[in-house]
Amino acid sequence: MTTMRDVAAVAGVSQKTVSRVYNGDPHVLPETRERVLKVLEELRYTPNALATTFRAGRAPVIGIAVPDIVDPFFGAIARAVDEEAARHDMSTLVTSIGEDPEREAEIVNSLLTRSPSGLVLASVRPEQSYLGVWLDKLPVVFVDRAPTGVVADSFTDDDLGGARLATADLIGHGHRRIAFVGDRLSLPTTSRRLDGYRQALGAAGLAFDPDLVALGVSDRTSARAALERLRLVEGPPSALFSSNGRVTMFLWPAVKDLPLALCSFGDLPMADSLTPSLTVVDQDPARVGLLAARRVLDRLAYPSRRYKRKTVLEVKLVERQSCRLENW
Amino acid sequence: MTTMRDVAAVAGVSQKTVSRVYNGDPHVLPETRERVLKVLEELRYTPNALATTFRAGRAPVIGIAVPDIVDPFFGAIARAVDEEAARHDMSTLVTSIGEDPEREAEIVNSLLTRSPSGLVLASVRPEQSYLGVWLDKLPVVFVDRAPTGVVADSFTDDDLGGARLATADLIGHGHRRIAFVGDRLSLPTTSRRLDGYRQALGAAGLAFDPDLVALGVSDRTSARAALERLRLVEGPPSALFSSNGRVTMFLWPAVKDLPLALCSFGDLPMADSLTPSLTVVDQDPARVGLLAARRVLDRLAYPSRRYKRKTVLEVKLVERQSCRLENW
DNA sequence: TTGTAAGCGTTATCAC
DNA sequence: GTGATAACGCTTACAA
Repeated sequence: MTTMRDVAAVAGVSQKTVSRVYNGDPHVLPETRERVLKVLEELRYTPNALATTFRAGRAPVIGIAVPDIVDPFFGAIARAVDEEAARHDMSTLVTSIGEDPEREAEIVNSLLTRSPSGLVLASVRPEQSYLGVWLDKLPVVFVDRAPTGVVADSFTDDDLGGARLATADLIGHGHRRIAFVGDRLSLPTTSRRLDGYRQALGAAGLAFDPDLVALGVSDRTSARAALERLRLVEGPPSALFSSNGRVTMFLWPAVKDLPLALCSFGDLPMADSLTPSLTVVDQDPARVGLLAARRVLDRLAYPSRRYKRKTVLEVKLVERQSCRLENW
Repeated sequence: MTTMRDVAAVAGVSQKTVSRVYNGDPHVLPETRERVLKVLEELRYTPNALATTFRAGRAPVIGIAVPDIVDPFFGAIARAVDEEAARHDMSTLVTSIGEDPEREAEIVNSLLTRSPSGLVLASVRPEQSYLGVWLDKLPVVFVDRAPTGVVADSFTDDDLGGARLATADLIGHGHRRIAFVGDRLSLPTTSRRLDGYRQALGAAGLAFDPDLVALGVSDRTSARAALERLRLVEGPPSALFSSNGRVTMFLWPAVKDLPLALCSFGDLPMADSLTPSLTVVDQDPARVGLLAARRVLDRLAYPSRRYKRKTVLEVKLVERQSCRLENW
């Protein structure tokens, strides 16, 4: 690789002058610039990004840590961050945390070790105090799930409102016994969606029945078990509210042939082409990712500016067939 | 941040000794080591990864470039690479190329600029000579699609065999007019799958009819258009062979209600829970990613060893309902 | 306008 | 066994 030194030697100027020319510093005589540019060209100079990064103290990179990059929801967030980052000559360091809260700190810390310029995080932990001092060193933006125990920017969906919408819709279709199916209440999304569900029940004058709350769904097996338990409840549910797309995916194979209405918080890749087609609360992960990336970039560009910490994005109900199975 | 200098000053040794201790160099007196270790601890020394990286000349990072990280197929590859990389204290720089061949060179080059230690690439171009000199500088491993115009490692699926399997299966279910639906023949996967399809037809004594080849499917609209054209062909198809999962996703909404058998090369997230359930040629993207990552790491660890360039992974047919609609 | 010198934090060389 | 010293390639003072 040719360095600035090499160019300087050939052009008969100092290394610094090459640096000036390359970086567009105006304090260079046109003729000098001309000469240096020519040599730059001839020698196919490419800056050593590692050196620049070292000097700058941070990499032109945005770190992304999400539970699972294979989940299209998080994939869409990652992709949007990547696209916005690319527009600013940045790359993205992506990593999947998995669902084990214990491992998150280690994984994210190892990401932070690489000195990214910013971090976009969808945490699987109930709180994120492990981030500690990092929060002062680089912009950290939470997506999908707001932080607990630390202060940082977040872009989340309206879990409360969305859950109310979905539940109210099922109620509107005549359901009176509606189950809530979810994964872990330690996730803010799940707990807030449960709150929204309860609010909608209350608003309709329906009692909240703890027996109709099924948690711990993390795969098809647990989904099936949850369903079986629910069906044995006295006054079994005629409808399900699934708290996220992942849960819905696990639930679907078992639910689709049952006379159970279903509404999912979170879209699925082929939701509209399932049989029956799936009614969902539609989120916009690409938008979340875009906004998060922009916030990171804004904070880098204007470190002293003040920003709104919590941004909650509207969600909308996309009504399809699965909420209408009123033939229990 | 405390540096080796700081530690050296406190411990009363030279910086180099601190380096030796930290890196486990045996040529240090036990007592010196003891003292340094203590200070290392007290000052909570953490190495500046940027400096190490700069010194090393390459980042402890594996670059991943795929058409679209949101596609679960490529997401699974990326995740597997990430997991294997993490086991070796490496991170992954992930980027989505998109479907435009023109942009690939720029995007991948910008990734390479960051000096990753290796690159895992699923190219959207018909040839990859733009990689040029990079191929001598870091291990580049192609996934899903073998390289053209350059020599590099690749881990691909058995496109030919899989397409034969799928086509033969449809033939076995009595279909005689089988259409091939795909995206771009410039992709080696698509062209080889077309070859396999033709081979299976030939083996069964069926004529190849160019009218039954529908290409250019890149979204739902083009999928619908392709379908409509196919249905107008003289002697219309009673079955479709879809050349990849993405094409199948676009095709599905229009196909599912038609009396058309369908077999897809490539699994979909809920293939078994669609109605009808989808017969697929099952690939194993996680395995592809794992093998690719390992190859990168192997080449880094043993630069002079020789490796098998092309690895073709077996695929298997997962027969479900969609291939059995014999009621045209 | 241009150049010199120093420094980022680490590792490699080579004396001692 | 240990420690000066240099080097990686770039940018930031500061001089000239």
